[in-house]
Amino acid sequence: MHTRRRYHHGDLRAALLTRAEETLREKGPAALSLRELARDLGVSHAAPSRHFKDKQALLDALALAGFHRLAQTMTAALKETGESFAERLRAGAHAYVEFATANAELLDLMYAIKHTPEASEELSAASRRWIEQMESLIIEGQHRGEVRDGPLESVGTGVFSTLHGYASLAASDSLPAEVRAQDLEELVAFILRGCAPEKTG
Amino acid sequence: MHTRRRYHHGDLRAALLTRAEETLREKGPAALSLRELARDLGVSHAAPSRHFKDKQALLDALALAGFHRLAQTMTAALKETGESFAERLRAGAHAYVEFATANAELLDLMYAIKHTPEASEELSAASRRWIEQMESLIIEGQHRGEVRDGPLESVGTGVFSTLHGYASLAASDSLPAEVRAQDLEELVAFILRGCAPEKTG
DNA sequence: ACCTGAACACCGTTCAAGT
DNA sequence: ACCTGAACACCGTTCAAGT
Repeated sequence: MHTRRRYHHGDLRAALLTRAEETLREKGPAALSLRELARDLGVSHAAPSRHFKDKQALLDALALAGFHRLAQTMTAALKETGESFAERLRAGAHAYVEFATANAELLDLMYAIKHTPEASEELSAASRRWIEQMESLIIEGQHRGEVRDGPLESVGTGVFSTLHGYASLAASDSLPAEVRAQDLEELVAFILRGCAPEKTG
Repeated sequence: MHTRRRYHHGDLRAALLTRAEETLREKGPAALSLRELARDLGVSHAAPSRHFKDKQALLDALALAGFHRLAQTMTAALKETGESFAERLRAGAHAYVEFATANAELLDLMYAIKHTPEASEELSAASRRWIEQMESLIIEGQHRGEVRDGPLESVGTGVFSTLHGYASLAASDSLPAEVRAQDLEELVAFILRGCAPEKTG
């Protein structure tokens, strides 16, 4: 008998998630079927139910993994940049838009409405994580005097609404061509003005 | 023989769309099935295929109708407000967020990635319509000296990214409670600063 | 523990045939 | 023109049974 390796498959749960994300990206969400996944992995059609009680449970897990990857990407991007608010905002914006366009179908899933109540809670907690990354950016910016003072919501809402709006419009290919053509500089400038400290003169 | 009324149903196409939107709103997109729709309307399960070649074709039509309604709502809202850019922006923002939260599942569908190529073209044209409504707001604002000059994209991108981001985060229930609690005034203020004319001093 | 195989109720899509 | 009824190939989910 072999030392490791479970019954038929090494780690079916992980394999299901990986394969699901591939077909999501390649053939879209409508083409995602548990039975086909099972076929692709060489297990019986009933095997997935050991690991995900539901098709929805698999979708929820996929979305959750997406949020975790997004948070990692953001952390990595922010680590490699300067200290000014403008630089850090630019890095964050770039990372988020990059992620959104490279994982358009997944982003759709991450912000879908149809999640299980329990998963919903986990998911909104996960979505809060990148919002919090943005929030700490803003707090830093306030300490540096580069962002107007006041309660976090007063400027934070604008910042992540703008980022998320641009990212999701870009992901769903809904931006006018002229806009898509330019880089993110205009958007960053817009946000910076929205964040600008009240003039102290 | 009765004067009007087609074979079994008055206007199956319209009835299918209406009923589809109801079940979309009440039971979510996963619960939407052509066969159940047909059952609900008392026709055979094959009848819908006369009017929509595909399930996707029905979804596309639903999304398109959504864009038309959104455009109407926006026009109506803008007609009933003042002339200053701030007022008009506020009215537009309110109308869009209202629509988004009242039609969350439909909004999801409108910005979904999975549309038929042909429908995709119609849909992105439809989505351009409300973007253009926002653009004309901005041009007006520029004429009034209330919005910074320059090419449309330089400030337009920021404006509708922010609106769409807030609306879709609100629709997917992804906004922190403190944010959701306040009204739109903070967001409008953020956008207004982003639009502010360069100071001429 | 992990998976199989059969069973059930449901799909979407197509196509001859009816009125 | 518009719809029906049967047929086909596919689903998701459940559950006894196997190793």
